[in-house]
Amino acid sequence: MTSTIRPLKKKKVRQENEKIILDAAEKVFSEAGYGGATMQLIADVAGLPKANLHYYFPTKESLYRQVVQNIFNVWLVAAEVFDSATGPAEGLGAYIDAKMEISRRHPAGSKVWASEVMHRAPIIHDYLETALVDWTNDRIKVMQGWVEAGLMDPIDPRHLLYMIWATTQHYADFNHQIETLNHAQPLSDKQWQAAKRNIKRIILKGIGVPESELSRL
Amino acid sequence: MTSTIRPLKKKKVRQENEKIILDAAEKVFSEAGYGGATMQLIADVAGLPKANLHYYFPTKESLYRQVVQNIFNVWLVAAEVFDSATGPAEGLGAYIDAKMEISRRHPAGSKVWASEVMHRAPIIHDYLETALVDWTNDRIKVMQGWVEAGLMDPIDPRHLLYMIWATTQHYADFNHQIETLNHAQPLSDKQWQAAKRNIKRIILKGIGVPESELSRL
DNA sequence: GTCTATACACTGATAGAC
DNA sequence: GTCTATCAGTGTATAGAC
Repeated sequence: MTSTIRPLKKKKVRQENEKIILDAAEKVFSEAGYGGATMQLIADVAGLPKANLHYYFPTKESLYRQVVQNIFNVWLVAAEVFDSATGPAEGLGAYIDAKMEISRRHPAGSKVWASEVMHRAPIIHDYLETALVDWTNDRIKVMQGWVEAGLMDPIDPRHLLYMIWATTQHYADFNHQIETLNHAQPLSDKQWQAAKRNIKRIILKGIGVPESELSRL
Repeated sequence: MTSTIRPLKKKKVRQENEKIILDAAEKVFSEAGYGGATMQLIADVAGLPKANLHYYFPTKESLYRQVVQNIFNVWLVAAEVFDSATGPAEGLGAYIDAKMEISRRHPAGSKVWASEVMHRAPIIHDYLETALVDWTNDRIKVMQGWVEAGLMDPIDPRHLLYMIWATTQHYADFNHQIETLNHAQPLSDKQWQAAKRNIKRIILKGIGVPESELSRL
């Protein structure tokens, strides 16, 4: 009896503790960078002894790697709205909304990702070369199709994609600068809505979506 | 005699060594982050003993602060093209070109700045609150004037500015990702030109600059 | 102004009692 | 699975000879 229950119990404890540690690690890594973060500080934030971290994650690097992989998955899931669209106004509009929502809800994750890429992705280099390259090439083909169908101007989809990534993630990665320029206040609900509306309008109009489709942003 | 020459000589030595150290520090800080960078590594890159660094810059933080301040000055100088313009096509076009050129020539500086802001600007917090706030508010007024003169659509200049910052700096801060998506190659001259053209076209058309003015980008 | 040697604090990681 | 005690290595910074 106990032999069938105990393992489940133990697995649940492990799952919960890993979640607590990963949340604390994401926060600390985003605030201090990889080199500036210490296992001691992550342990304090998680409310656990430092040795426990090494029990669940053998090394600092393995813990960090898990944090980055989790963030990568959030990006991928959010990108699914891109696919079920019939054209740029719908597809890119929904994609921008989804990415802005992530920037608002998970700025720490976005910062860890940005920091990792800025330092030439020493830990998740393989992810960039496989998953990201494949995903990007697929979306570029979709946008190329929209160009050929006359749904948008003949611009280079690659630079459009970079612009969307850069702008949406800027609201997470540079949130401190944005708050400083907003009278030291976080953006309100209305300001986030305005940000989304302005971004979508400029980009969609900029690639040739007719004004009639812009009114319902 | 010697009393008037010696001091000049010494000052020149100091100036040269500080320049060597600052260049090495910018490179190391951008690649490893503040916490990940070590005085030993900076000394190795500069080709000097570690103790010499502490002679010219008493602490690691003082050296870092100087690096960030230097970058800030580069931004400010580059922004001057914004001012002598008569409208958005000319002013924003030149500003985007200038910022893209910085991203191309000084990616390390842009990365140090990004990293500093991402970590809530612990070192140059005062700069954000004074110089950056003032500069930003001035440019917003200029753009607001363009809106009222009917030279561009009634969009919020603040979000337009963030979009320009985000997109142009993305080509520096995320250059590793961009290179990975470019068959592991740095962007060529032609690709940089194409990037500038695409960005300027999308943004300027997006804010309502007539097609007739876009053709000469 | 330069450089070697070193002080002192803190880091990631582990051993071993519970 | 938890936690205290501790080790070996490395970091910033400095003292002092040259």
